[in-house]
Amino acid sequence: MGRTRHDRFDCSPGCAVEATLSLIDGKWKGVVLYHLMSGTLRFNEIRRKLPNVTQRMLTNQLRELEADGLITRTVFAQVPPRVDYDLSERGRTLEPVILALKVWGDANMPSAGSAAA
Amino acid sequence: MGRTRHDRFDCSPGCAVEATLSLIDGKWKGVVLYHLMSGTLRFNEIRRKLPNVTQRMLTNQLRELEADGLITRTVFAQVPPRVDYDLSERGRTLEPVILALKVWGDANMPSAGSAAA
DNA sequence: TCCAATGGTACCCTTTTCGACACTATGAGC
DNA sequence: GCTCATAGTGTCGAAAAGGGTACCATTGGA
Repeated sequence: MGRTRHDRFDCSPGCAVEATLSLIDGKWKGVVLYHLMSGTLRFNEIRRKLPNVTQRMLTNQLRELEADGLITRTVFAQVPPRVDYDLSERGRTLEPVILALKVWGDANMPSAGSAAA
Repeated sequence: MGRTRHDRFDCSPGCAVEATLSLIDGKWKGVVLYHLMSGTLRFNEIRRKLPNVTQRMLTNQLRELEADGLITRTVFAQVPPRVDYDLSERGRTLEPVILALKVWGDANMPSAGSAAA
């Protein structure tokens, strides 16, 4: 059944590439990680940066990123509810990866031009 | 319907990350690109480097990579059939990305340790 | 004629991914 | 009581992704 997230990748050279990809390849994950690189964001702040994401999808992807140890989710005891998301220490080590992806996309993909974050 | 490959990514900053990911996130693509970084490989050579890939899946992913302009497929007029695969010029620009993914996987994913290619 | 090597293709199935839509919970303020 | 803001959750369906299995085509050599 496909490339299950967290498959063991003890097969052959190069599998580390697939292992890393399995953590970041869900829709919206890459761009979420990119935005979190610049600091803490609340749920709705992330959501407003992604024009077409549904609440449901965003919640799910954030939960997976958290489960994989790439981001941290801080719940505040307040009303209205407040939840902050940050890159974890581990997530921060992904910055070269995310930046490499962005640099390549900016240079090579039509319509992927980026404006100021 | 999911993140269709080649979606226009003219929405917001950071979309370039997703755009790039959409090209390389099919199962086996990352590791195929990694192996092609070291030079031309024939279909069966690639296949033997990936212990659990089916012929069908490998063919499909190679065809997609070719369609996206990341690899070149050279057919030789001979029997038995011979088809060589290489990174395209465009594909070569992805090397920093693939290497970043591999470096991160090697350092951070259990069981993703790599041996000599 | 049969077998081998190579690189496929056809048909079908299962699972996963993603999104639409509706609904929920909390306290604060009016 | 009602509305608001925030961050969700539940249910379902469509499409995509991935894979299994069988079969195919070609020439060369035994």
